[in-house]
Amino acid sequence: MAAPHAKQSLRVWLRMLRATTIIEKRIRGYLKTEFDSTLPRFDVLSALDRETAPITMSQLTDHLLVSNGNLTGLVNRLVEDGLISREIDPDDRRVQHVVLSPDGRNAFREMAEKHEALVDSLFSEMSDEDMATLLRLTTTLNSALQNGARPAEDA
Amino acid sequence: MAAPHAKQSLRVWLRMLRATTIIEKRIRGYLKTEFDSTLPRFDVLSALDRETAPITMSQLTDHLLVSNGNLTGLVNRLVEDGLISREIDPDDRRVQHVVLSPDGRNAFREMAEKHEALVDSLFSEMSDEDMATLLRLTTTLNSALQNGARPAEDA
DNA sequence: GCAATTTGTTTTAGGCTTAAAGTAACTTCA
DNA sequence: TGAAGTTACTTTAAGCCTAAAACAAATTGC
Repeated sequence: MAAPHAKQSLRVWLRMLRATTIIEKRIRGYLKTEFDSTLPRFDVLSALDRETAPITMSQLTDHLLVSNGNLTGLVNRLVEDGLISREIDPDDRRVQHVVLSPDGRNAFREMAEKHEALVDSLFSEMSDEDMATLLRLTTTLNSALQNGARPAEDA
Repeated sequence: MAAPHAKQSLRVWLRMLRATTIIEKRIRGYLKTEFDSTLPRFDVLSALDRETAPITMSQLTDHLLVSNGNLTGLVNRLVEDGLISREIDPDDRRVQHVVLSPDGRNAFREMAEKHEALVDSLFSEMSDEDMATLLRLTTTLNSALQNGARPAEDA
């Protein structure tokens, strides 16, 4: 008899979780030893690198899937280190515009290059075909998760 | 031209990371609202539920992939709540044996049932075939990650 | 026996994380 | 205008997380 769907889901989830946990730990360790930085900081810089113009704190929290309070602390530390700069919107003084500094952009580019190489090495034993399949399945899964009922969704 | 392997790895990794992040958030939210508990606590209970005999703190950290210092705090809180109990090994007084209490086992069983149903619902849009493929690929990935050079590995 | 080392666990310092409460600024609308 | 409501962000309290230092108990080598 085939496994019931629920048991199969649980097995898949635990395997996925373990793989991502291990990969995350490797990346965190690498960022720590090579750049004395952290993954959340890298994520913020990465989100800002993708933008051409300054974006607001709220836009950043939406993108990063973290709470706004959390982002405040992260941005504070990155501003202290001179990697990003913050500016109050003259038209709406509640709003902060955040942008990568030149130093921040350089730091990110350097980290991103090593990050990409590390990630690639972690997936090196997977065949091209397996990677294509994995991309397709994770894309499907993400769509399903995005379309499904979200925590705070109006009717 | 096909994507270079490194770019493909990055894409797959980001999709995997986003999916697991979303799923984890749903699970955390669920544990919080339904059981006023957390995912790390659930993980500890889950690891202990699988054991027939008490296990040591060190064995638990190995299983859970968390630091020993982190586990100390988690176990303290679970002991306070009466979900697990701790006992010093009479033969080696450095060693703590940890075991699920009857209350802890009941609490876990109840949480695990809902947890399984939630996880299954999150994967509900994936076909059986896709799930089988995903299981195979994540299993392969985990083996590769386990066999590859780990952070603290002797030559 | 006993000093040196190793091992199992806890403590500490600092960063990440959230939800909830708080603050300030803007908008609505009478 | 100005009270009520909304929005953008920060602060707070509490838990999670790690690496490194500290501690205590066991083992090893003389």
